[in-house]
Amino acid sequence: MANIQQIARKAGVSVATVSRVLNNANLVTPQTRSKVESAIKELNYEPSMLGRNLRNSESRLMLVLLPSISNPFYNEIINGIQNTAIANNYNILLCETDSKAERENIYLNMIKNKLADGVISMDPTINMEKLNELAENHPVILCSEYEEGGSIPYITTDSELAAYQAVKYLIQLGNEKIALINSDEKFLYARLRRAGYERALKEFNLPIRDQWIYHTKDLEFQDGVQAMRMLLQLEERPQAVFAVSDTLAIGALKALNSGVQAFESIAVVGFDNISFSNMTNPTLTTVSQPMYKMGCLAANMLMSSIKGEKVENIVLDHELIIRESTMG
Amino acid sequence: MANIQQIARKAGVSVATVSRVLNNANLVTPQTRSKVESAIKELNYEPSMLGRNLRNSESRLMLVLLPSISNPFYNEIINGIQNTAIANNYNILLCETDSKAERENIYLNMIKNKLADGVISMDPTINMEKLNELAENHPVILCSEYEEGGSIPYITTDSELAAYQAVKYLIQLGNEKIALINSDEKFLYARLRRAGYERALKEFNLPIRDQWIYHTKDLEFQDGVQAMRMLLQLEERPQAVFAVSDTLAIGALKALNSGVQAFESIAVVGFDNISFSNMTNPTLTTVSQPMYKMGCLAANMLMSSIKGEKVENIVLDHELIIRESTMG
DNA sequence: CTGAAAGCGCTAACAT
DNA sequence: ATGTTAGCGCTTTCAG
Repeated sequence: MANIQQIARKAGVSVATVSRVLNNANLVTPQTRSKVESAIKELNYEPSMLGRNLRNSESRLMLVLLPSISNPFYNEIINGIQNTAIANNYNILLCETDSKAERENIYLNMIKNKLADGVISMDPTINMEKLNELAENHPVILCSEYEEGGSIPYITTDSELAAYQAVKYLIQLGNEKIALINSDEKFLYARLRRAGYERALKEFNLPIRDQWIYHTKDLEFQDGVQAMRMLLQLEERPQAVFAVSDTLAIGALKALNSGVQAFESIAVVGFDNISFSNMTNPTLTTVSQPMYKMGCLAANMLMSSIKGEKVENIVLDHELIIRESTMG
Repeated sequence: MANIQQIARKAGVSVATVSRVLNNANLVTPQTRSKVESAIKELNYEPSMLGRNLRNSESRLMLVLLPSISNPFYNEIINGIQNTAIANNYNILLCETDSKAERENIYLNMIKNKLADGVISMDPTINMEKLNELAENHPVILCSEYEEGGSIPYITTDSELAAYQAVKYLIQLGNEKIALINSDEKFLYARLRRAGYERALKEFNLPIRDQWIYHTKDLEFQDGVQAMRMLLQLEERPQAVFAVSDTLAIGALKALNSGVQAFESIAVVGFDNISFSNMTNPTLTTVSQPMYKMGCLAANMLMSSIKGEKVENIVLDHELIIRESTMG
């Protein structure tokens, strides 16, 4: 592998000039430029990012933290981040924390170690104390999950409103007994979606029953299956279910399909509009967030932050996608 | 941000000693070590990977190329790669090519630029010519998709055999008219799975009908839906379907569910055992590959290759997982 | 417009 | 056991 010195020697110029050509500085004569360019071609030279990065003290890498890569909710967001990053000469380091503090530490250290220039966290389980500390000296953006009243810039959607609208839709369909399949309420989004659920019920003077609110351990399909099974065993069965994620909702559909059959149909609404939600039987009514856009904007926010600019929080719009699971 | 010099000064030692402490060289007295360690703590020092990487001329990053992050087939493989990488002080740069040559180039350049130490490619659409050229001077491993008779080390499973066994199973269930939903046969796995399909049919003297072999454009759910719709429109309908991926098979199930109803049931077998395959209605019979293990081993192969060791190809075992979609 | 030279932060001979 | 020093490959002042 040739280095910049060898190019300089071959082209009969100084390394500074080679560097200028490499970086498209416009203060190089066309002649010198072409001399350098042919030397580069001849020696098959590729500039080393290692040297450049040290010199510029940047890695042009952004860390993207998420709890699990297998949650399809994150796919489109990641796409958005990645495309935006690449367009700006950045790359992303996708990191799964598995919701483990140990992993999280490794990754956050990569920022301190200058292996990455900043971080976009989509991990609701992240230790906010540590993240806040990191954010004092390094660029950090929260995407989707955020901290109420915190100081780290975030981009998100209005979970409370979306949940409110979803449940209101179920009510307007004629349902009065509406269950909530929620995840752990240690997560902000879970608290917000519950709040939206309750707001809708209250508005229509419907009872909020503890037994209709089920908390799952995780966000896997299987958790949704289990939740629905429990709800079906109640003496007073709900007529409709709002699940705070599509994976849970799809699990609920599964339990409805296989566990019981041919009785009063139970409407189901999910949240996220993952691609599989359109492949289930019945297809799933769900809340869609502009995930790709969210990813793009999150990346932009991070790059601004890296440049030292101040960035504002963003709240994006959502949309209720009506499909078969609420069609009776 | 403190650097190694400041630590050295603060601790009253040389930078070399600090470096030794950092790298756990055991030729440092406990006393000096603790002096250094307290200086590190006091100044809140974190060693810069930028300097270390340049010095060691390594990035400790491995590139992982895949066509699309939203294909759930890759999830467990990536998990395996990532866990193995982290355990060995590596990190992974997950790169989606979107099957675009332009993207591919950017990523392969990252290797030449020393931004990554090697690459694991899982992208069937990759330009093998370029990859081979890269492999002459850089560590490259193929995972899942490989090149027959090529010189790049690979890890994979026996697609032909797996397909043969899956189709044989359908035959033994009493099916005689068996369709194949294949992807583009420019991909090796597609050719191999077709070969296995044909071998099984031939062995049982069953006809191979062109109209029962459908080629999809992509591997999305929607391609499977479309394929199944076509097959259902045939005068002579197949009794069973083997799809070369779960996403296609799930699309096929969808078409069976919604398009037609209450007639002779059509058995469906998929390939990959993605997590959704257990959530469909009916659940999907499919071929399971040890994806996590494949990822771990691929990472190990790459690390060996980076060390300059010779690595052998690996062919892992698969397994047919029987579920409801073939239960009549 | 181009070159000389310093230096980014670190590791590893080599010397003591 | 510890220190001195060169240098990884690059960019960027500063001179000319």
